[in-house]
Amino acid sequence: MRKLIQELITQALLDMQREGSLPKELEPEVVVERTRSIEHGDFASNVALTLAKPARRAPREIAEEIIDRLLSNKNVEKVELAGPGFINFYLTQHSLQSVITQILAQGDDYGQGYDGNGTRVQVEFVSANPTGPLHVGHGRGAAYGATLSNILEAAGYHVQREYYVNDAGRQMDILATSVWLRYLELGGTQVAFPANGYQGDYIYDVARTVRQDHGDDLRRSAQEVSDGLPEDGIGDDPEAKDQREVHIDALVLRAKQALGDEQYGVCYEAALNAMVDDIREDLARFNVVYDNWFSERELASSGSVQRALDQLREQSHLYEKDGAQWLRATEFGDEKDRVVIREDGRTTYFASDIAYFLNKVERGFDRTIYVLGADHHGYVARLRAAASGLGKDPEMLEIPLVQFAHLYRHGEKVQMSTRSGKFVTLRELREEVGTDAARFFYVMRSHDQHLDFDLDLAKSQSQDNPVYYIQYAHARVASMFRKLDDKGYSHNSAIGAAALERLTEPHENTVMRSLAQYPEVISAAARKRAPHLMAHYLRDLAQDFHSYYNAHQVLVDDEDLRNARLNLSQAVGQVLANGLKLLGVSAPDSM
RNA sequence: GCGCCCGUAGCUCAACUGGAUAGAGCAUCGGCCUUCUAAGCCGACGGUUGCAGGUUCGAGUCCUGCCGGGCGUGCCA
Repeated sequence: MRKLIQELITQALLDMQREGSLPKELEPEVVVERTRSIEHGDFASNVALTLAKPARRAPREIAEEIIDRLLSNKNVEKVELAGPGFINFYLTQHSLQSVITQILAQGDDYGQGYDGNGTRVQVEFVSANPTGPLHVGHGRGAAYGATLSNILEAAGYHVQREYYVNDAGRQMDILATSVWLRYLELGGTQVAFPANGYQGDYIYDVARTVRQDHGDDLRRSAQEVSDGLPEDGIGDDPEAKDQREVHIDALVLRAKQALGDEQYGVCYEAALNAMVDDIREDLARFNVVYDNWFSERELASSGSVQRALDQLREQSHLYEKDGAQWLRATEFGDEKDRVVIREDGRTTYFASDIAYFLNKVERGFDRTIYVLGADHHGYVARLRAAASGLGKDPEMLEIPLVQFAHLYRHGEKVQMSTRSGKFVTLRELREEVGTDAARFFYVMRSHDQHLDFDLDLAKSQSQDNPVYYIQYAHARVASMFRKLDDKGYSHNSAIGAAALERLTEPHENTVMRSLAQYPEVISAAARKRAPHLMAHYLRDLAQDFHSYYNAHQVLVDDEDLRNARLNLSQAVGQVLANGLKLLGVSAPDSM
């Protein structure tokens, strides 16, 4: 509809240019928007206002000429000139009603668009280190990334959802070593557990599986484990902090020596597999499913990192200083140059990031979206710099930053800290408030806003809870259809379709207008990477329906009117279900 | 210090990337169940969009400077 109006205006403008009342060289961009209020019609355009200056004429005068030249269209009831020069379009009643037929015909596909035009986009999100359970911070990234992916897909993009598994590097070694130490403990070997090791109980679980599969094979004496190691650090001062790092690194090295590659690998693989399986299961229960789990190790072993660095070196974007290799990131807008190869010859994490980006490009994506936590915003400039250095358009790399979510319980902020291990896991949150509420609450706010997550509200089964409010609207529709039999009626969709002109109540018009907006919401939410628009829209649609439901009886005696209203209600149920699906929220038939 | 993000009703947030009279929910107050689910509906109250300038037909939105908050600023991952 919007495009149709755009087309009408464009035609009128071309006419004016032909007649010479508008300069020919102008190439006006015709913007048509939904109006904020029905007083201004259904759609409005501000072309006359934007043309006023270049054409050096009064906006209202231009608008009037446009209106005179508009071809009539069966969907447009009337066109009005308003305010400083807006052109307002009012749709016909028939045009409003036709959306119902369209929705019922398209069903689950209603709202799907072609904006994406098959653009290949990859959305990478969560990608938490597989060193422990996901916590509520990851939850927001998961909800945002998954919903965004769904919406992009609905808007016609070709989407791949990817989880980047950091299965290499120091943290993984510390994890593997932690598992081994717990394994020893379970076997009766007493060794002091390092302050910087992974403390969680889940480490014992992994250790137990290692014992099951390998018995005492990995057992070593306490002396062999800890003799000659530097002291662990105790306390808060910076010195103790350094001591802890030195201690844990030495311990990892000791574990590797004592166990040898194969047995160390047993701990490593057991830990990795357990963590990744756990994360995968956790996310699946959160209705978050990935198309691909990408391994950092494979990236390294395939020589991609070297290749990426070679490519940068060829372009003279690397240089040596203090024995390390640096990327000239400042040449591409970063605030400082970045190390890619350390003095000791090992590549940095950033080097892997560069290789990973290159790998994505080579896989043929037109766009790569990295969903990151706001605390990672330092990466943005540096990844862009790397992209530029590789000769790629930094624009193809998008990094929406998801702000923190704070949990509130009984009006009090829930304190969390990773250090003490006292963080709320995603699993706990899910079990407390349910997947539906959690998914909805996470994307209810714009991703660049801090989110206050009210646990009590999310749990409450009341009018205050927007999730239930929307689901209730869907259940009401289903309930009406169940009631048909009791009343001796049945739904005849054909009769309803033929009688749509009976839908003329203001409440009905409001609902139909909302329904017609759904495809536009998908389009806008995709374009702006803003899933919260969908959450807001669904709430508004539910509200319009609840309001209608209270004002008018659907199951009336009049057969034509009854079926027309049933068609309308069915359409509402369909759109609610479609929208909730994108959010990863269920659409129950009864509550 | 420097960099990025944010500041809108008492609270939590919208506002279609520059459009018309800045909108919702919560909270507060008042109404509606003998009728399709009251997990609902209807109404009232609530604003100098942090402050000061600037850009233009038009600014919550853009530019500058302040004020306040968050995060970052490792040869960590």
